[in-house]
Amino acid sequence: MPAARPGRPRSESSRLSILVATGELLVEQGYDRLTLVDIAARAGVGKQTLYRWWPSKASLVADCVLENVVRFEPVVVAPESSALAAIRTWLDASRALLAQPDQAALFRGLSAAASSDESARGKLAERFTEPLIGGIDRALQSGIASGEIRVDVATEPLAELLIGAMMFTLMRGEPVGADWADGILTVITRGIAAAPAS
Amino acid sequence: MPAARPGRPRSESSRLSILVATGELLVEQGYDRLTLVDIAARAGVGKQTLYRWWPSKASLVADCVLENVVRFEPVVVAPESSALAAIRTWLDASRALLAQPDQAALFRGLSAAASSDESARGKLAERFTEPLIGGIDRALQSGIASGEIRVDVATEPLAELLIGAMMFTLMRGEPVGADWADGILTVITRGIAAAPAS
Amino acid sequence: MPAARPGRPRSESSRLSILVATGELLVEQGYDRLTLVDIAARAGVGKQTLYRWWPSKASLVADCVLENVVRFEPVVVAPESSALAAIRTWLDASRALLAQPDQAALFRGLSAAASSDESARGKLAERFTEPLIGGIDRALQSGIASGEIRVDVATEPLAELLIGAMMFTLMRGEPVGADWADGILTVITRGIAAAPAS
Amino acid sequence: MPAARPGRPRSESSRLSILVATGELLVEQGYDRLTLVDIAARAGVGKQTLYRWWPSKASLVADCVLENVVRFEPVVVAPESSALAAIRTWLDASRALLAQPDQAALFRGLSAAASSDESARGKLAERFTEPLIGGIDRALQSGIASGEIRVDVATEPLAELLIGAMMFTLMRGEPVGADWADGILTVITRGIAAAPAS
DNA sequence: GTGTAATCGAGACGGTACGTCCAGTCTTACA
DNA sequence: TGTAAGACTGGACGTACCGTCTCGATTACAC
Repeated sequence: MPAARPGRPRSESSRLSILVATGELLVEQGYDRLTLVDIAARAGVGKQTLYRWWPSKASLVADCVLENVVRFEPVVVAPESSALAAIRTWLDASRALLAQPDQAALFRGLSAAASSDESARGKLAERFTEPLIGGIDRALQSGIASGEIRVDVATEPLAELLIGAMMFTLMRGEPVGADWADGILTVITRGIAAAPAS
Repeated sequence: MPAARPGRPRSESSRLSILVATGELLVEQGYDRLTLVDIAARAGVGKQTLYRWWPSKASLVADCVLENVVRFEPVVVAPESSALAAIRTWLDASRALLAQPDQAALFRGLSAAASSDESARGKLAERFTEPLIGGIDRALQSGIASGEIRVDVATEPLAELLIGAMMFTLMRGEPVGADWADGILTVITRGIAAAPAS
Repeated sequence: MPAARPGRPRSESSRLSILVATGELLVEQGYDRLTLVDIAARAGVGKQTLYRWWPSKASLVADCVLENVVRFEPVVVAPESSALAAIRTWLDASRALLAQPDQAALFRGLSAAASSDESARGKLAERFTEPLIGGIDRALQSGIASGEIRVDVATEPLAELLIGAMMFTLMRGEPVGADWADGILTVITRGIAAAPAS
Repeated sequence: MPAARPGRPRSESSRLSILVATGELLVEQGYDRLTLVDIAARAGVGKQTLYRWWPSKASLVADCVLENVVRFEPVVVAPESSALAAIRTWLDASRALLAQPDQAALFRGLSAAASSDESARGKLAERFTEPLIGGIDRALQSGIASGEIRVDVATEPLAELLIGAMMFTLMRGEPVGADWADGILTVITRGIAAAPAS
């Protein structure tokens, strides 16, 4: 039992309206034009309430994007019948996410927060990167077990390639077509060498 | 002949000291703590001189990193005998670059500038991404011609995977071992599928 | 009888500790640096308890200084044998009061409270200025009756001069010697004109 | 010669509009409700320009009231034919000043600034109190020389009484009639004792 | 005893102002 | 004209208080 602290309890409605306002302004103006004053004003909240619960803009943005606004659950490799199909599913879902301007803007904001703040980097790793790597790893293991995946494939480099491709695409900002996942998946699946190494 | 304009000519020494000061401060303090006043002070230069030649902080940082301070030339796929060796050379050079804290900091600054400024994004594309993609393309073509590379490999997805992996590694901030390039290259070369598709 | 209301009665100990804490902090930090949060903290009291009983900082300070902490009672013209001696007694007592740094600080706080708040001004008038003027008036009347004081002396200007001299001295902040009362009293008693007007 | 410093010189128009805005807002809202943000906004000036030249609100108010807005010059004892007439002139001028709500408000602001700030206290002393005491002293000396004033009258107590009476009247806030100066002057001139001490 | 009602300490709330910092522009004198 | 210096407007930052508002816990009196 959390042994109810004395004093007025934290307002859940304020917390929510702050996260919503942050998400809206992040989409409208981007990370660097985002102001805590604006967030507080739109959320109908005192500035101090922001600083009481979040140490920095980056931390607030990370919480906003990771916890409450974007839904990343689908972006996880599900243990499906085929490991390659699981990866393709994730690539398609990522493309669909990035194709929505709002979601892309939020993700870009998260990326900017992570690159300028240690705690945001930690949250990004904990709630996005690591689960994703875990999912990739499970998919690989099941694929290896079923004979679909080469036995000597390492998780780490594959994850770096996949997540990196997604982030690079996001950062480029240019829209990608439906064949984006195809191209990635083809390289990943078959490699580029003409003859398989013995 | 450039028809010498009237008035005092632009001071080359000021231009250089500005770029040097920008690079130093970028390494010391990171992109967001970098201020133009500090740059001007360290360069022994008036603030106006900055604004006369660069429209914004992001643009100055982009110029500094791309033109004058970091040497990116080795980070280009050279037309060597083997296309795969060329890619491995680039991967190793990238790892060596990121392993130097100063160079990594500069690159991170460039990345931050690009994500918040259109013109910096343009410079990054023009002077880094596009040449790199061009180099990869040339390497692939020569590899295809020599029978080393599968004939149906597309440049774009491969470039996204390679550059993405490099940027993701940079963003993670964790040091990578000498086997980083090995893992990447293995996946890229042979793919992950157990049996090559016919 | 006030027909005791239901509910928990007001805590006398809280009231006292608030007044004591206010006085201490007023002496230590001065009126403008005085904060209600600090008072509440030092008094071991909730902030609401302050606002329940006092409408404002100024009002609290006025009550603190006038009612409970400083003792102004001696600073009243006593009906002694000589009116001039009574005034001298008051002047000496005032000087002694102002010579104590704590008491001077409290009085300065009261003055600041009065100049920024209507109710504090009222309390100052009711509990300090008016009784003092009344005492001066009684002293004058008895002096006139005994032939000691000129019959046509008005109370009001004399009070303004005496209280004003005291407040001005307080505001100057410079310590005054034992002859301060002498100088004042000499002017007040004999005037400055060389020959008395007929 | 002050050896013109490099850089853009201080803007005289900003300085003036700041002082004017301060005076207006002081009259309209009083010292405690006066905000530096409001001053800057009304003066059409950046907040930093205030902080660049004045260390605090109190200092700005003191400068505003003493230097540029209220005219205190007439409130000085002029070396006239009669010392008593000079004092009466000053008393009347003071009454007239306090009778103007704007001027009274400014003076109250100055008083509040002085009571909460060391530097404002210094300015008040240097530019108001000391000149005034000097004027009173000169008047007394000339009166003594002409036989109008008793030879043993001290300047200090008289100045304390006069300035104190004025400040006390200001602080009381109640309007004073034309006979205010009469009452003060009568006490000051003839004293209150029935028979002059030998 | 058991309500009932006002108190208490605690502390979060919406706000306002603070004093600092920086961006980007401007105005000097000098080169 | 270019330059170093530095003042300018404007506005975000993070902090400090104000005065209000919940909480759970605590007293008293009335029943």
